[in-house]
Amino acid sequence: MYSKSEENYLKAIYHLEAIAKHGVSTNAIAGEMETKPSSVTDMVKKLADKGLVNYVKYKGTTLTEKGKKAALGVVRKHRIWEVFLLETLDFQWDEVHDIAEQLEHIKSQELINRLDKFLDYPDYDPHGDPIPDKNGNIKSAEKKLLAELKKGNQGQLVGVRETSPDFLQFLDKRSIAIGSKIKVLGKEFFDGSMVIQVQGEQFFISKKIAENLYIHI
Amino acid sequence: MYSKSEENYLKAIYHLEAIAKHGVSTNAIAGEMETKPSSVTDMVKKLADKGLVNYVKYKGTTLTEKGKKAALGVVRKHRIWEVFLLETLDFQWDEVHDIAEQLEHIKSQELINRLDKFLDYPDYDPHGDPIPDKNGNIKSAEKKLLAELKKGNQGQLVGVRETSPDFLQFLDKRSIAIGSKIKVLGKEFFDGSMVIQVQGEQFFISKKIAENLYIHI
DNA sequence: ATAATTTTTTAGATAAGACTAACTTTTTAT
DNA sequence: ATAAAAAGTTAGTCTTATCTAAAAAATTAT
Ligand SMILES: [Mn+2]
Ligand SMILES: [Mn+2]
Ligand SMILES: [Mn+2]
Ligand SMILES: [Mn+2]
Repeated sequence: MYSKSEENYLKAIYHLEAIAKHGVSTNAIAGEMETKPSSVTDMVKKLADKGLVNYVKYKGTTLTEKGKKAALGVVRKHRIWEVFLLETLDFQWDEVHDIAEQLEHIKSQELINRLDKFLDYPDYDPHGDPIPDKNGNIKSAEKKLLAELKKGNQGQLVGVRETSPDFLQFLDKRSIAIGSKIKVLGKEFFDGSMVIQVQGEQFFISKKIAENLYIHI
Repeated sequence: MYSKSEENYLKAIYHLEAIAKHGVSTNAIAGEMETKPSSVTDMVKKLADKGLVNYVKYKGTTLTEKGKKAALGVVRKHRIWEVFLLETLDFQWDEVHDIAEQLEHIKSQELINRLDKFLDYPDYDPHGDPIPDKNGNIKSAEKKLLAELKKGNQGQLVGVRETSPDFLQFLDKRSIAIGSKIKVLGKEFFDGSMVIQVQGEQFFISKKIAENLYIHI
């Protein structure tokens, strides 16, 4: 249906739309895709020709319904493959992303639906991100960034924003995982750093760390 | 490491080498790859530059040790994925080839080794073809084409040469599967057609069918 | 041994996707 | 309001992998 490159762009735009208020900027897409802005301009024009995005020169890009559906299809594949790699093949949660990045482009609806069934229809991927169903429906649980919590608040880790091996291994070293109960023991107003308690142990974490952990209260 | 296209060429040359006595012809590769001979000439030159094939203008192409190792790596991936699709996801043996054709290009040694382990190190794929191990070692069982057998001979079906859905479904309809005991009840000298017995039932089959079934006596 | 046929290669063109450099538009700073 | 900076686009180039048409080499037939 769509090329690997087109799919990666659609996915990038989908992710960026969640944070951008208006259209997604060309530079933002270039950053996400690790390409040059000129390459992005070429591609969004092509995607616009195919009816996948609305692109207004100098203004920005948004997904059309068709584009969003296509993006959700790729996201679904990516996350289901991540579950497979972790659950079935015993990969670590910091190893699954790069391989899923390739597997998400395999062309076969039947394959992904059977995999979904084999895994017993998982709702979330190993990083706590929700898996869209066949029709693109996605359940978005209410969650907050740990950085938004105040001293004394507590909740459960339900997701991570960053999925880089460096960050995930940082968490592994401290036995912080999806499902962990986290309590904010202290918060520094100056730099947003925190002292948190996880399973009896206390850790000092920077604001940057706290901004990449999703908590359900 | 190598591009998808390069991998497909290497695999095609590997398969053709098994039947060709000398070098593999440009036209043969074009036929296997469903491309034009001019495209093949370009590619084999590129593969020769990379030390993957020996290419002599107008004479033919053969894999180098390096090329053979690379080809065996792709074949290993293809066949392991086929086993996974059949065993784990319950696909039919005529459905697995096309999907494995894509999956064989996923770049990750770790992935294929873990999949191999998960499947408990299968020796053969669903079509009876042997799966090379990590080091490219392949156990080639002695087998004959059914077409080579004489009246009265019998043996077990251990593989199929063709893997097209049409052919595999033809076998399914007659309940002929890997492992079936087949006896040659009669053979026509004129056209090589046969009457065979499989699990009590008798079938008339053309020479073309008999030439695509591998038998172990 | 020549001629005809087939196979293979070369030359030149095209499409996708990426890049650099130059130019234009928009945004920010003064 | 104007100038400077940043963001975005255009034009032209490159690589990979294809193709068609024409030319060359090898094979087969006479
Ligand atoms: Mn990807
Ligand atoms: Mn994930
Ligand atoms: Mn392939
Ligand atoms: Mn097979």
